Amino acid sequence: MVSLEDVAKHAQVSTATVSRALSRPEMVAEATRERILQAARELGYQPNQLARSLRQRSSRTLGLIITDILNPFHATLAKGVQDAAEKRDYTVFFFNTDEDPEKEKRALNVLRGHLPRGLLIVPSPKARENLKQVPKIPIVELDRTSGTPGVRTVMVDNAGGAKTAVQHLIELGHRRIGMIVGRLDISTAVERHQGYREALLAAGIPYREELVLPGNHREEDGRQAALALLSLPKEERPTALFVGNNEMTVGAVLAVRELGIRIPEELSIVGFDDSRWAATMHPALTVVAQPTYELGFLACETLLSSLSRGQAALPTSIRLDTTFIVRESTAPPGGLSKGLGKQRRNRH
Amino acid sequence: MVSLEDVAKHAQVSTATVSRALSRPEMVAEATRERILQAARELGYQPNQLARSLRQRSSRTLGLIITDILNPFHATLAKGVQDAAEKRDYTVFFFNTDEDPEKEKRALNVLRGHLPRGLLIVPSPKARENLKQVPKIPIVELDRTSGTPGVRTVMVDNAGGAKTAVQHLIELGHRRIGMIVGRLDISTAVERHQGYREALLAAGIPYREELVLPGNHREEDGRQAALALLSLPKEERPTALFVGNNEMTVGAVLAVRELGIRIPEELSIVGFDDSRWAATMHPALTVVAQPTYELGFLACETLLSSLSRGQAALPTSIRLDTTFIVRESTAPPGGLSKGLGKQRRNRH
DNA sequence: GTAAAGTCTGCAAACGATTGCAATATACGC
DNA sequence: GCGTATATTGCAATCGTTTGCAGACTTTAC
Repeated sequence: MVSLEDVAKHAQVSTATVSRALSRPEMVAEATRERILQAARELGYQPNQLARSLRQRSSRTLGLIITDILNPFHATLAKGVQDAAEKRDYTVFFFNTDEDPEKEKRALNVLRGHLPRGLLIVPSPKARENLKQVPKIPIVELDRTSGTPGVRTVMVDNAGGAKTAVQHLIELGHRRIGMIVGRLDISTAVERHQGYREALLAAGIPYREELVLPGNHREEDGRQAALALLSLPKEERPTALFVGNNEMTVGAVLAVRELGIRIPEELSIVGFDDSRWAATMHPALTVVAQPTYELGFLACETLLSSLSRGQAALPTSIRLDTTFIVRESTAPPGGLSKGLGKQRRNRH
Repeated sequence: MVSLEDVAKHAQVSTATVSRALSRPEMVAEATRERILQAARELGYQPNQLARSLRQRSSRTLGLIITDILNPFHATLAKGVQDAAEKRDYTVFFFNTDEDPEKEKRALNVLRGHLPRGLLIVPSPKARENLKQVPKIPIVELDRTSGTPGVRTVMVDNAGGAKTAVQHLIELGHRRIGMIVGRLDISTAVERHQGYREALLAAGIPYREELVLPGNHREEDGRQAALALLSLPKEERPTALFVGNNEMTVGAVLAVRELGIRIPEELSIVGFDDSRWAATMHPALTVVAQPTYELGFLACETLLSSLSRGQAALPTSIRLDTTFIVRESTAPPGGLSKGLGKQRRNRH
């Protein structure tokens, strides 16, 4: 490894001057600088980030913790973050927790040792506790919130998105609308559930507990929940299903197929979060789409600009709108399918 | 940040002893060690990895460079790598190149500054050149190879997998089999193309250049290529399509739908690489499945064990078998669909 | 021509860990 | 009881940067 000192010798100056030539060019004379840059180039010098960060007591890195990289939603989130970070010359340390608080804890500890300048996290259910261990670096929570005081959040309007979806079902004439909700110790699930209730309330439809089933956000959970809901006696059985995340929606659709129930003639389905799968399956799925990439990108920019004081501080908490996309999986209870491709933008 | 020195003061010993108590416990007297560990716990001490790595001139980190995190194949690869690394207490620095050699170059440079102990890379087309810049750390290429001498590779048997797929089509009676091949400066595409040719050759079917179209691995490329192939005059038009990667397969299927061509009655399709989409679309897609997670996991283990000399050195180059999964998207040229769910394991 | 101001450069001390070597204390052998 | 081996501990150098301070030299002002 070629070091500052090697470059210094080669250019016949001190290491201090080399350092300055590289990071504060205006402090060194034109001629000297040229000579130094030349030498650095010749030797293929690459600064040692470890030494630099050690000395400066902070590194140009960020931590990113997500819960499931195999979920395209999270992969997209990660790409948004990475792109935003790269644009500002930050490197991101990337961890995957599989929703496991223990893994999250380990990730946080490892991260600490690398002195990241900030942290982006999709918090696990126990994040609030885990985050206490972390020294006070700027944190942005994305997609959901752990409720930790003082951290910024970047999320979508979950309640609004859910409400629109359920309203759509109600307008089509559905009265028995089931929901597969997700874990109620995760804020997104709570908020989507809230939206579901609001829509029912607004339409004067009583909330029925037995139509709302929790799930652990995995495909298999969605499948089980859908099987349970759809094996209720005919008059109790929901005529429409609202599913709280993309993976569970896949499971629900598979369950429906297993049971030989036709979509949308016998059952309408709306999912939360769009995906290629949802758009191209048959019948194409009506969904509440999220600006996923933007969510990640914006979260990272928020963090970054809260680091450099020069920038005007962005708001503490950001909510992005969802987009409701009507496709082919929803129709009136007994009836005909509606036209496709209609989009509606939510406000909150 | 609480440092070794803080712990040392608190436990009334020197920093040297604290360091040893933590990393070489057997060198420190029982009682002293206890006292130190206690102090460390009380203060919430977390070692500064930067300082440690600087001193040891190497860090417990790996670099991972993939080309497209949004592609589930690559996301799965990354998860395999991460899991393997975590098991051995390594942290991975993660980069995404979007197949862009410039981004790859930048990633490599950033990586250098962090002194990773090894590098895992899905090489971009220009990787061979970029890798020259990198000091000689152990490198494992995964999924494809750049041809750089001296690096290990972990890949699947692309030629064998492709050959099986095309043989299957031939057995069904197809004679005009098109291929959407991918970029020929990427080894996987070359090998899959090779397998395609071999299968034709073995069956005495002449290779027809006009039935083989390149694509840039994206969905849209697959769509364009399929549109081109399928708008050939009736007698020239392929009756079956073999598509070289998952994203292009999606595009091809969408193109087929646009044209109103029925699968498999009017056109058989086989894709390389399985996915949820392929398994659940209608009709379910016949594919050459890859052991993706294992590919990543194994690549990382290979790298790690080449680092610790104690381990028996694993072979330089690993090939994993693909699995051919017959589903519903293939049938005889004019005819009836075959049974589904049949699997066949390849050998090479 | 001299003092003051300004430019450029180098010295040396950090940052927080690891580690070769030496010092001290203790145990052991005879 | 003395010499030697062994077990613990501390000293201080080191990794590759950055940066406060001071010195050397040049320019400017009067």
